Amino acid sequence: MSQQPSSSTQDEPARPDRECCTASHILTESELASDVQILAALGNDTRYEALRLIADTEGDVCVCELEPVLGVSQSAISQVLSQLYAAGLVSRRKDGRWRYYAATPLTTVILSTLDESRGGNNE
Amino acid sequence: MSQQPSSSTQDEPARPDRECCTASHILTESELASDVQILAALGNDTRYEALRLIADTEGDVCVCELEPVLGVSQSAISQVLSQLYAAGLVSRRKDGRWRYYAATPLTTVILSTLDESRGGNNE
DNA sequence: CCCTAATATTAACAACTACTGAAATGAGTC
DNA sequence: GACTCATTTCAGTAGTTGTTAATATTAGGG
Repeated sequence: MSQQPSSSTQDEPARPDRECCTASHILTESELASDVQILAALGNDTRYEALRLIADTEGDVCVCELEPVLGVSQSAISQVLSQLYAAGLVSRRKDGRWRYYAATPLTTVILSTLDESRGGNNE
Repeated sequence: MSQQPSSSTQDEPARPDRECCTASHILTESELASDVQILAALGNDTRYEALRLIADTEGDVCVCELEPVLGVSQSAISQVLSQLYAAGLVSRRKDGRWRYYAATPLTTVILSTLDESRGGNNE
């Protein structure tokens, strides 16, 4: 390790936000894990593009509609959608032979956050 | 491939949001790549925890402060911070031997979005 | 200057991930 | 019930990623 530069080198508290032993975790373990799962699911070209497609579509989308656009095998798309589903980013509904996927509110809110920060205010 | 189930199987448009050949990409290639970089940077335990620490701290944080909390080597932390920096999630400032990292507005907005959707409205 | 401390860089490697192709499941249709 | 189509599951694999240990860089202090 190493000695701290400005604060808490010796004994005085100096940083009110770190006074006790809390030090870090405002989030619980499981909240953290869930956030990371969501973000990791989003952090991949194929999955992100698939999600954008689903979110941009009025109503819901079936797997077969994604196949020509994403340019990976149907099997890959199925796996991609399962991951998005596991992360709570899409809902799914079965109708006969088809399965329809739709964006959840969580997806909507995350994607619009990204769109907004692109538009204007980020550094 | 396969035949479409509900719409556009034959000839009628049926889906107004897909009428032309646009089909998908509202985002440019580079916007998409940048989004994925941001999200991929966030989608990892160590990086996400580091970013939470930085964002939760008033003022900025030096590398040495993160080391004991994150429980990985100093080298790993340096790399983690570089990735967060490359994604535009933290800013950095050099002061003598130390380097201080701080959350960018982008980070603030993404983290609060996640916090808010946890709190209330998502399914 | 040389020493030490803080951080960055490099190289190597184990662990994980994103695909593919093949087989399995589930649901309509003849 | 056999056939076909949409989707999922499984197994294998190439490629990527996260981590470490070692080394390099940068900066302050004797």
